Formats: sequence, structure tokens, C-alpha cells
Amino acid sequence: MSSAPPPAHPRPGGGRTGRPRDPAADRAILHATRTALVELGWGKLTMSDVAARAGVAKTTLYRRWAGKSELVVDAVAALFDEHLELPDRGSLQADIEGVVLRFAALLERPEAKTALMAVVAESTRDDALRDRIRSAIVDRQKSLVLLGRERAQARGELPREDDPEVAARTADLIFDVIAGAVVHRTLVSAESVDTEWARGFAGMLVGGLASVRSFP
Amino acid sequence: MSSAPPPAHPRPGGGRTGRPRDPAADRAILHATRTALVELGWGKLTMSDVAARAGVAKTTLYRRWAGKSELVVDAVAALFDEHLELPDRGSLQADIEGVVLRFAALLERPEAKTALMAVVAESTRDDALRDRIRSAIVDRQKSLVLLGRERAQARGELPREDDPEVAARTADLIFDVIAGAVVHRTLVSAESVDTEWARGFAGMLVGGLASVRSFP
DNA sequence: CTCTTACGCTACGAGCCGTAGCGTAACTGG
DNA sequence: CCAGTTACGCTACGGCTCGTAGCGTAAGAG
Repeated sequence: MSSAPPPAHPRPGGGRTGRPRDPAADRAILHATRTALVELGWGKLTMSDVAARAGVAKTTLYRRWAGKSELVVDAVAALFDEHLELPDRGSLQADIEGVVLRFAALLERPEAKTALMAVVAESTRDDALRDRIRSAIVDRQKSLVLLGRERAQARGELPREDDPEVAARTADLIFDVIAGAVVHRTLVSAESVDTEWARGFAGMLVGGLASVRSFP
Repeated sequence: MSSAPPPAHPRPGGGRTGRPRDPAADRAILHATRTALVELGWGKLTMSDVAARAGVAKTTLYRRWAGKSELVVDAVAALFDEHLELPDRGSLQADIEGVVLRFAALLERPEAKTALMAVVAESTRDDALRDRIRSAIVDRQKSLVLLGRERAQARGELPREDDPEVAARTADLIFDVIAGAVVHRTLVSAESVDTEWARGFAGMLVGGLASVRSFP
């Protein structure tokens, strides 16, 4: 929950003795990581380079993060913390359009573009990394879906669900559809998500939700 | 179009003189690449290792492919050629369910799982690689969407489009929604695409298409 | 038989990885 | 003020991969 990046190797003893870690170093390292991602991309980013950019010894990097993947996850997670929210635009359709455009704007950033898919790819063989991505990035996105549904229910645009399990499954489905479509459009099809696309997508999704409601 | 992997450095002169390349080596290399992907994953796969597995000198690898990314794209593209098709199940909804399940089965394979996202990530900074992915993988998937629409139009489930530009935009949208949702569900949410999910997704998509049709 | 290209092999400089060892700095509790 | 504990910077290291060069040989075309 704290937006401060959690150290990979948390403080051993519960006691808080000894020299404390320099918080400025964390900030410098994460900033240097994003800069390096922009300039070099995931593939050519190296721990040595990040350390040099941050004005920090390489050993300090390894004391806080287990490796490149963990470091990059924390670096891009900070972007999501800053730029991802759900503005209330008055209708479900407009809310979806809004969040789609914001998410797309995030993915257009070269840091996020090159890093997100790479760490996800890495996470297919690393459960700890998958958990880190989930808690640092994915869960925060998913909460926007839940918030959007709640607003739509308050407006009467969507029915209140009775079965919590069905509700959860539906929310997961919507989340995968929204996030998946935006990511695929941006990174695989490599075309921009403009207002026109967002409107068409949101219209289709709202229509689909309405039809599912009428055919249970 | 030819399912044979195109060499990265095509034959220089139009003339076909000199010793011809060994086609068996291509097959051995691509097979070794898939095996290495299964055992090591993208991150730990090395050109040296692939060469050793294929019983081929490392230099031969570099004579045919510019690097790891290009090699892996060709290796997984072969999987798509073999296992991706659109069975005619009699209705638009059933067709979508079918292609979703097939695509998901492909993504469950460890070779594809670890490789696809990685090469897409790499392609964000490499236009040539992006084109290679597009022609070897993405365009073939997209053609299934066009085929599915044609069948649905023949059945009368979807209207024939007048404006070809609108038709193309809609097809692109559908493609990003389908492929994106399946990829996101499988790789990011890391949950399996079973028949139940496929039914729910296809139902929502068909409903959305219907609603778009009625509100132009 | 010559020309051309592919192949295997060896060797190489370069770069990064991740860790160990050391001396020093900062903060805590007695 | 002083020991105990932890963080930091620095240096150095073995191990690995990269991508290329150079050589001798193999397999086709004319």
C-alpha cells in the first residue's frame, strides 16, 4: 500500500538498529531506472548502468533488489501510482472511455511500453515476480474496474449482483477485456488509442454488458 | 506465406550458385529453439545453447538469424501455423468460443507463453522485428477474424458492411479485443481460459456487436 | 576444374553478472 | 562516550554470453 518501494530483502530483525537506508537512494535509483528504460529499452538496460546513473554503488542495488526484473517492476509501478485514476464522467460509457485513454497514455510512454511486457514475460517462469507485479500493478488497475462498476450501479446503469462469485467472475472478465484490448492495440497492433477508438470500444463493451444482463 | 522460415540474410545475388543451405539445419535449429524455450525460458535462452542443441556451429546461427529475437519469432510462428485455425461451429458465438479456446491452448504452451510477450516487448524498440512479428504471427491471427465475420455475414448474423474503411476499423477492434483479452487472461491474470470463460467472453462480445449494429 | 557459397571449428575482446572483502559512515541502546 | 549493528562505496574477481574473424573444408553451378 505504501507507495515507497518495498525492499527485496526486508529488514531482518524486527529491531530497527544500525544505519538506516538512504531514502533518497531509492528515489534516485528508480528514477535512473526509468531514464535508462527510455534511453536503452529493457533489453539493453543493465544493473551497472542504472547504478552509475543513480550515483550509487552496484552492490547497493543488489542489496535492495534481487535483479533487473524486480527493480523495473517497482520503477514502473510508481508510474501507475501517479497517473492512473478513474475520473467520474457521469456515465458508464464515459468512465470506460476515460480510463481507457488514461491507461493508453501510460502505455505510450516508452518506459512503460518496453518494460511492462518484458516483466510479464519474465514472470511466466517466476512466481515471486508474478506476485510482485500483481500487487504493485495489476491489483491497482483491477480496483478501478470495481470502482467503475459501483458507480454504474449507483447510477442504475448496472444491476446489483446477488451472487458475489458471479460478480467477481464478471469483474475479472471485464478487467481482462479492457486491459487486454488496450495493451494489444498499443503494443501488438502498434496503433494509437485515440478518442475515436476508445468510443468504439466502450460502446461495444457497454452493449455487451447490457446483453449479458438481459440473457443470464 | 511459405511456412519455411525465411533467412534473416537472404541470398545475395539472384544467382543460385554455391553450396545450398541445409534445410535440415533450419528444422533442427527451430526445434532446438522451442525445446530450449521450454526448458530455460526466454531469459536464460542463449544462442550458444541453441546451437549446441541443434548440433550446429554458433556461426551458422548468426548466418541465418540476426539475433535471439528473430530466431524465436520464427520458432513460435511455426506453432501458430500448425495449431491455429477457425473451425466452423455453426454460429458466430460458437466460432468465437472455438478460436478463443484454440488460441488459449497455444498460449498455455510454455514455449509460446514465455516467448511471445518477450519478443513483443523487444519489438517496441525494433521496427524490423515488429514487422517480422506482424507478418509471421499477427496477420495470420487477424485473418481468422475476417474469416469469422464472413461466415457470420453468410449466416445472416452480421450485416454486410457498406463502408470498407469502417469495416476494417471494426475488424481491428474485434481482433484487439479477442486476442488482447485471451493474452491478458492467460499471461497477466495468469488464470486458465476454460470453456466457461470462453462462453462468457463470447457472449459479451456478440452482445456488443449486436448493440453496435443497432446504434450506428 | 574453377567459382561461389555454406559449414564447422577455434579464438578472441568486450561486456555484464552477481558476489566477496574491506574500510568507513550512520544510527541505537547501554 | 562506546560497543553493536547495519548501510554504503569501492575494488576485484570468476564465469558467462555476445558477436565476429579467420581458416580449412564441403557441396553445389557452370
